[in-house]
Amino acid sequence: MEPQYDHNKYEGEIYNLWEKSESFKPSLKGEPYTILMPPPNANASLHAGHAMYTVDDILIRFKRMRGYSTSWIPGMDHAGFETQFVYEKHLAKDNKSRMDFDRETLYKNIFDFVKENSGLIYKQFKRLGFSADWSKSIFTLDDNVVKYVNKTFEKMEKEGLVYRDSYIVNFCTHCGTSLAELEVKHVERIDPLYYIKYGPFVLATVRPETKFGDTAVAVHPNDQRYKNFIGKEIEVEGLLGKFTLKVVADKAVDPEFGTGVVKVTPGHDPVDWEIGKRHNLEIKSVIDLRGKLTSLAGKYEGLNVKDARIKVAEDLQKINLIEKIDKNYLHSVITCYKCGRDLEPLTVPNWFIKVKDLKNEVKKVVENEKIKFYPKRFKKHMLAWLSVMHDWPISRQIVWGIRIPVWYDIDKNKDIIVSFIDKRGNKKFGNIHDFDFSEVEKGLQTVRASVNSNYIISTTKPNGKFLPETDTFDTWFSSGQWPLVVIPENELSSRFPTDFIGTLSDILKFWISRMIMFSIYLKKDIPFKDVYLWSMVADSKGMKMSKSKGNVISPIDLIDKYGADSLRMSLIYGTPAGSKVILSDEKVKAMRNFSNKIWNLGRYLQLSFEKNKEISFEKPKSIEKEDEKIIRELDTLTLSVTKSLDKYNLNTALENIYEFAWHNFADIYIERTKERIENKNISGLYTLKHVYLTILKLLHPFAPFVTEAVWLELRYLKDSNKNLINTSWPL
RNA sequence: GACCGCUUGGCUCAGUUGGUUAGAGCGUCUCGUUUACAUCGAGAAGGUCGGGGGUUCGAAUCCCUCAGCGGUCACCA
Repeated sequence: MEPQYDHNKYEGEIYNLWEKSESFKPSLKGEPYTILMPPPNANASLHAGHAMYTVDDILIRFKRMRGYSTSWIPGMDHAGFETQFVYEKHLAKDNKSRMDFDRETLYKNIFDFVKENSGLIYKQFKRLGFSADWSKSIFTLDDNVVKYVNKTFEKMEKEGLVYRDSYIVNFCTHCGTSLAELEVKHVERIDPLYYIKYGPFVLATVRPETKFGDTAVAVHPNDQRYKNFIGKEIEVEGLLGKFTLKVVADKAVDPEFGTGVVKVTPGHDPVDWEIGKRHNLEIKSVIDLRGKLTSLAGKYEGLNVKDARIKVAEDLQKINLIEKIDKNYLHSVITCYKCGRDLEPLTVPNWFIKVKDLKNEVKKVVENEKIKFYPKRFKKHMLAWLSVMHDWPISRQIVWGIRIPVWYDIDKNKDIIVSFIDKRGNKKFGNIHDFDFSEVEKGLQTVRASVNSNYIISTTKPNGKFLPETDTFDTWFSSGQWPLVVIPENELSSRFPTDFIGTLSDILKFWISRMIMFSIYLKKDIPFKDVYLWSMVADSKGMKMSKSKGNVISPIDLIDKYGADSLRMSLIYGTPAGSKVILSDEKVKAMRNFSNKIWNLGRYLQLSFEKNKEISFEKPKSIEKEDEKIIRELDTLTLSVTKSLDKYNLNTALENIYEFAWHNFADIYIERTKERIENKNISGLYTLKHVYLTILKLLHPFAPFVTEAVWLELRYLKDSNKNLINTSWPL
């Protein structure tokens, strides 16, 4: 053995050994123990956060050694919007965008792009030593997953859990598409702020042209000035004559801003939309998908937004309804990342899931701890989120995902707005009935059918003039069904519910809650028993790692430099569940030193036994006091490590092993018995071997490579010829 | 603004149901060893456990309060 542990020499070789011996596949004997791997993005490459999957690997290795039939099931997610966004950046290099392609072509291109870039992350997982059953991996766009997800939608629709309603999105009236928060560019700008007379009130707005869509005015519930108006109707004089509006009280109103009174325009402002939801207000669309005012604007119909704003303001001034104009109002507006124009918050038709009954079932299992959270405080988080969870809009106006399996008969629906690439390659946008059907069908990009449209559910195209729904499911709609699609059919009865799932707290509500919801709905059972919150990986200053901050540390670099074991241990040592890990070079280095310590203890053992080849290493009849003591301490350690791992206190377990191996065993016991070992003391030699091999077993889940490496080197000393990964836990 | 959490030696954090001299890693200092390991060993310095108040025989640990920090959500018409 070399004087220093060289991880580069062993890691690859050892991983191959494990894979070749099929050690990651569940054993035939033993109680099932199952962990689902949260599917990483198919085209992702490893970042520091993924390294926290180490927690799962430690548990699966621990349970494997304890004799369970372990299965850690991996998979990959198509990651809807995020992937499409990445792909678009790629397109932008050639000066193109998604608007240049019809739907089908775009989908195919992204598919190829993802295929080309996928698989990398599994290679990187293997560098970390992850012992997942790779042969079970599935992708969220695999045929059987798509089939399953569609079936769920169909079932929900049949049972009245699906409905159509409008939903407010950021829409680019130039590009003819809605944009996700990621694509939106916030720009600071100075615009006039108009103080408009509104019946008994004066209120401030930058958007007078949307006043035709006002369906209420709102004040803060505690605002003394307007207390007497709350709940009453007020009469307002406007450009199109007099009308009445209700006064509602809502916490969203800032009494300090302007006059403390706001007009509520649910159809064209996200905040107002929320207020509208809370107070059951009517939604009036005064701006259409092309950015022009609708018939609700009376004589202003047909004007585009910018012109309308100027005209409306002028006309209001003429009839003395504007009190004053603040010309230096600095605010932030949202613009299209692509064309730079202002985005219009608009309501577009969407598909919704009624969650009330579904979420109550989730609440129950969380409340009575059929599903437990580690650490416990996340139970509260989950319950808090569940109580405010509203109906779930599941449509996404993107291509990359599972298309909602719905078709519209164009003869039965008068107002279907389509965008498509025509036969000359030009982008067109308008009502289907103004175009040639087959041309639209060929170059189809998007279909927007109004909320009350007639539709049928089908995964294949029906006969006749049908256009498909072009929205796709929210990624969480499919990944929420992950536990139900990823476990092989023949193992469902034994492996569902699964035992453990690890995740980051930021997707607790998106993902964990939905998985519970779908499992109870579809299988009448919980999907997993324990939810463990990984810690967030931060840089040495405690800042969350992100590309935009430029403080990203590549786990692979750290592995190259210090070894996988060192990285793994530095993520666990000193880090309880659900906290923050400071990942710094120094810490990984400290763990590298520990790996080397383990290696050298093995080396000492080897040298000692080489000098004493003639002696039997079996347990002698009498054990000396000093030896008895360390063995007793070892037994205590074994017990406490086992307990800690059972309770998911991985940090405590590792810290105890570290402390014992280094400061009890190496520093004290070995130093004191060196003379006895020199003198071929049988009790000492046996104890040395016994304690060391036990430490290797205890440490193996945390540092699989170095422990396996020494185990191999000490082949002739072992009590079994199994690899360390397959030996049994020393308890 | 709402909710949750945090505040322990220079830095990063442990500290289980309140119980003897409050721990670790990194860093600092002194000394040592060079046939297990310098990716080492021995030792040392360094904390009135954020401030104040309370409960208790006893509080880093429970309660109240103030201050600071962080996270999540909601917002800036």
